[in-house]
Amino acid sequence: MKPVAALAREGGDEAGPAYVLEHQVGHLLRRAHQRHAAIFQEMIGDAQLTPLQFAALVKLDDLGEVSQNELGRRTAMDAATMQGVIKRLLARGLIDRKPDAEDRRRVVLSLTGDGHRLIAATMPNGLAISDTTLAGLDDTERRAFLSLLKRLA
Amino acid sequence: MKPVAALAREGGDEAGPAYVLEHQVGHLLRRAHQRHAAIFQEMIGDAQLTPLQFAALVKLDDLGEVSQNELGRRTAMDAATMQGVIKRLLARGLIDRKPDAEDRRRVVLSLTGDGHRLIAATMPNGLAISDTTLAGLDDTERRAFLSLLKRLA
DNA sequence: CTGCGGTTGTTCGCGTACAAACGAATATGC
DNA sequence: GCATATTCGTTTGTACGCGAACAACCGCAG
Repeated sequence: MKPVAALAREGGDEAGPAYVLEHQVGHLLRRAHQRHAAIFQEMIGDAQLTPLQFAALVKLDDLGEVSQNELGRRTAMDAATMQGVIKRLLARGLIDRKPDAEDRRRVVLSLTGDGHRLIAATMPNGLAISDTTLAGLDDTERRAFLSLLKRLA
Repeated sequence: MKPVAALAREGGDEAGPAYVLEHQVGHLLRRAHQRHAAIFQEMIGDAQLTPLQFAALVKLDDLGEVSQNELGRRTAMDAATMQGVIKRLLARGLIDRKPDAEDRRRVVLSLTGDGHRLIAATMPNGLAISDTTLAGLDDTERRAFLSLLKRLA
């Protein structure tokens, strides 16, 4: 069996292209992520809601009250990225912000009624989106893929 | 065996969280892509070179001369995204731009000497980056993962 | 040869994504 | 008790990523 590195290079033997873009993990991850984003936008059922905003709402629904940085860690978002996401969710009245009593640096976030309602309404779509993204694979393949992907993430 | 959909929900039976962020393909793809980007930045050997810029240079090296839109299609980039990438590569003197003789809408792109040299110097790093990204998996797993990922991309 | 659909490149606006630097506040070491 | 380190939230700057709209241009049907 040829080593995996040879697959990345491909070509007759040693000549030919040394680096085939289409075989690189990074490129494939990027394209798969792009495709997922497109599916998300089409199926989430709220034109304004983005994947990151949805992730933040889901985690907030799950945790109840958290600080901004904590929410960022739970959703794998940079603190600077959080800024923008939080700002837009606040503007739509989906979340609340209040200072923490014990730690004056902190800001406590929580869902508003509208936030709860939106999450309840869109969560089934979230599951459908994951399903559609994996549409090309059967159950065994999905399991294998997700398991390997988790180890890379 | 439990259906895959149940994995996405998890929890005792039907109660519990209906949507577990950490099990969703989209979230995992995003995190894997993030990690790859970090590895790329650290290992590519040129602080200014980004994954998309590298991809554009590789394809240009491969194809010789192409129009801007054509290069975009080959690298899975939006025409609007191409704008920025091309602009930065031009500013660094890595590529050339000249009008097409036959079709006056088109602009023909090609590598400069500096572009060729940079690609030659960084291509080995590109392969090392792919290798490091897949570091957690053995050869069989890598093969399986890449094969499944291609079907999703 | 003319009109009309499609392509090419461009700009604008919005939303990620992260490094870097900052002031304010808390935690830790001594 | 006080200096040092760390954390929290914020801003700035750069780079993707795409929808939408646009002018210029090509090709083809009628």
